[in-house]
Amino acid sequence: MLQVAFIRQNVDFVKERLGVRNFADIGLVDTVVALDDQRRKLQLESDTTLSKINAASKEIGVLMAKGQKAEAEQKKQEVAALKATQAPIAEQLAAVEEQLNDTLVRLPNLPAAAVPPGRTPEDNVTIREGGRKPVLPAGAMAHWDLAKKYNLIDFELGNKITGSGFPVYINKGARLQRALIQYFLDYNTAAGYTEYQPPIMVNEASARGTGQLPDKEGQMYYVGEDNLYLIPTAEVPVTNIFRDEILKESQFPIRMTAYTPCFRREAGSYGKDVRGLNRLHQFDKVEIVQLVDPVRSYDVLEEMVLHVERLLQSLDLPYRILRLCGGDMGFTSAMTYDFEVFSAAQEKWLEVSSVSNFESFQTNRMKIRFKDAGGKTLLAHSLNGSSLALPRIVACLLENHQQDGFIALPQALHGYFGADSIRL
RNA sequence: GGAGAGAUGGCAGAGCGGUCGAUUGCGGCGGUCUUGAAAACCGUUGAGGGUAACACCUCCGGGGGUUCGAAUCCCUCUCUCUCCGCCA
Repeated sequence: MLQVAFIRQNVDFVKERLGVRNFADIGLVDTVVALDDQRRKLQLESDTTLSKINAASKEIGVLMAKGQKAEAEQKKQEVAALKATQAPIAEQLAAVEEQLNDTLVRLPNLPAAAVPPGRTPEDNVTIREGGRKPVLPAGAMAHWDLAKKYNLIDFELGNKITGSGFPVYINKGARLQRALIQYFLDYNTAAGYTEYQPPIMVNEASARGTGQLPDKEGQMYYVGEDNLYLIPTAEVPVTNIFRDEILKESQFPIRMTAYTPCFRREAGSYGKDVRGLNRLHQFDKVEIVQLVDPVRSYDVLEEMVLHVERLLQSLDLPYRILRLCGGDMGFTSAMTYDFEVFSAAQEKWLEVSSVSNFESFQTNRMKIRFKDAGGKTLLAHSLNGSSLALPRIVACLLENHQQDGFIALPQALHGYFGADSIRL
């Protein structure tokens, strides 16, 4: 969440930036300032009274020690009176603090200066494209038909076992999943990311830390019995590794990668976009996360973009990189690049990675800080990206590399999958 | 799941009703000494709110209570450890 002190000092700027993402409730900014004014006033009142209570209590101790009982009793009366005035102030203060916090968490992150204005995905800006679109053989199929033809993925079986959006991978389909996960992890660790295998359920504090709560409450699977959430992305457990920690500057940059299954309820999704692997309730993803010095975070963002781009290039898939417009960015992001690969048989672009700088939006919630050279405690910046999400990569690998009677996997995967193609 | 013990500053570990935000050791930082380093010695070293800066307030796992006063007593939740049970 945004820092109150920053909002107070930059009210107009904050409103202007929120406008870039077409945030509807800009009035919340004034609410925050008003609530914080109240908070300060009540805090001061409360502190002053508490100070008097503390002083009097100490005197009572001294008087008791001297055996001056009557005087001590007198003081007790005073304290009782002070406490009577303190109680309602404390109550109001707690209420105002809660309101302030509830308001703060409803404010999304401020888009960075380079974020293009706009409302819809059409307003996103294409930064560059790469790879080449293949010429498909006659009778080319969409990936769901290929998956059936080569017996790679059984969607109906998933329906039976669990429900729609939970596919079952079989034979070479399963092997391809495993190969991709291993390839992606190796690629990331070779670039200096430390591999983690985190829990795939998190508690409420972790879900709040990265901003899934309260913004995306209904999008996570929730296990009520134990009050835990199935993670929608490894970003949640991995970023929370450093929650409530004060780092040393020398620890930067902290680079982490993790493979996890991801669970998303996708409430409200429907239509042909959910066909095949396009949108699932459970899918596999390898994530990269960085915690960095604020002055470096935008350089790091570009590094991460290049990192993901090279990975896509190695898979020999046509891709494009978009800078998201204000209206299409996620709640917690200050700047996001989306990577899309071209699904040749469906003839459309599918998002396979999203790389974002959250600046201090997440770290402020998680209290991930560091000491700078001057000994000052500052918030770190957090970034993350998919490197990569599997299902749509698989969809494009199958579609784009299909040949007459077989599917030729790119060279990069041979060491992981085996050099043989997928064939009948 | 049952029984018991525990949770204190980066770490270890005192404190068990009154100048305790907290003894001490280690670690960190600064200094003296040294050609330099080590050792030794001296000093310093939690976080948040608040202030121009002080003052002042809050925090000893989370929440609640008792008391003029709680790290210290009581209740509750979470977690850790030991024993028993169960078990991939």
